[in-house]
Amino acid sequence: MTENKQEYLPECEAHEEHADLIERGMASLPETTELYDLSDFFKVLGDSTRLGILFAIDGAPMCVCDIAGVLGMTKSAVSHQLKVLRQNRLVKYNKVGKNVFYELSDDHVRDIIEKARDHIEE
Amino acid sequence: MTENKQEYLPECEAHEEHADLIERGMASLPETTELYDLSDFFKVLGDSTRLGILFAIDGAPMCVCDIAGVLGMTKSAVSHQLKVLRQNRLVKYNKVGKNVFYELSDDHVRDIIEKARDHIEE
DNA sequence: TCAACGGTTGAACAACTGTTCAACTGTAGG
DNA sequence: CCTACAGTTGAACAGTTGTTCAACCGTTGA
Repeated sequence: MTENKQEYLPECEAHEEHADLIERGMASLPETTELYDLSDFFKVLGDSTRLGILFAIDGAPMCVCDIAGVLGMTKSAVSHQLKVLRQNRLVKYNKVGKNVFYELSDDHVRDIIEKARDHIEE
Repeated sequence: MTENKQEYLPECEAHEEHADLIERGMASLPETTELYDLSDFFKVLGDSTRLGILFAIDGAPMCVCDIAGVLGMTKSAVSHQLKVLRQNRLVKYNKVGKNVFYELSDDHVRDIIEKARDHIEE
């Protein structure tokens, strides 16, 4: 009925005093590329399979086959997710004969996950 | 050519010494529900729009219209994402007249984002 | 040399996710 | 009361994502 197509409004009408609020908001916004990098990082952690892999190899390196065993998944599915973790440098690997052993690439990630875990448990 | 359908292998064949590795891996795995809660939490942060909202309202509460102005998006799109943030208790809000002011629900989240930000910047 | 196994990969498909559009609610002001 | 605006919502649509399947490569050991 009403013509109601929304636009990218610069600010609320009749709220000029919000102008400085908007300015502050834009100032605290990181660069666009950093925002994307950051969300991509969280996106990688936002999958239970990938998180499971990270927990599984935490402490001791594991080969793909064993990770699949721990998670109850196919090697293929695990390998696909390991690729994502590799590309985002959350894991590093070590080839030994026919096996490829994966491990966490640094403690940084462990910290973040642990902190989020605390947060979840309220 | 070869019949090659993959199965959920319990462990690598001819690698019985991996059995304790698998046991360790399964032991360090959190409960299934916790794993899902954790990945859901990261999933919420794994979107640049939602992250942008969190950065925008960091410091000072903002109304939906102003957040939309900061991010250059429609009120509708912002409102949809605010709903996700609300449902996951990352933001709280405060109604004042026609406006709804959103702010971070606690400092916890800010810490996690900041830590991830450090990690990204190597 | 060649069969068997660990691991990777690309295509295909289903499930999910984010934005848009259109409509609606509620509050404020004339 | 009625209009205008802030905000919310559901349906629809396009783009993305995760698993499966089938094939492939590389190493090992018989």
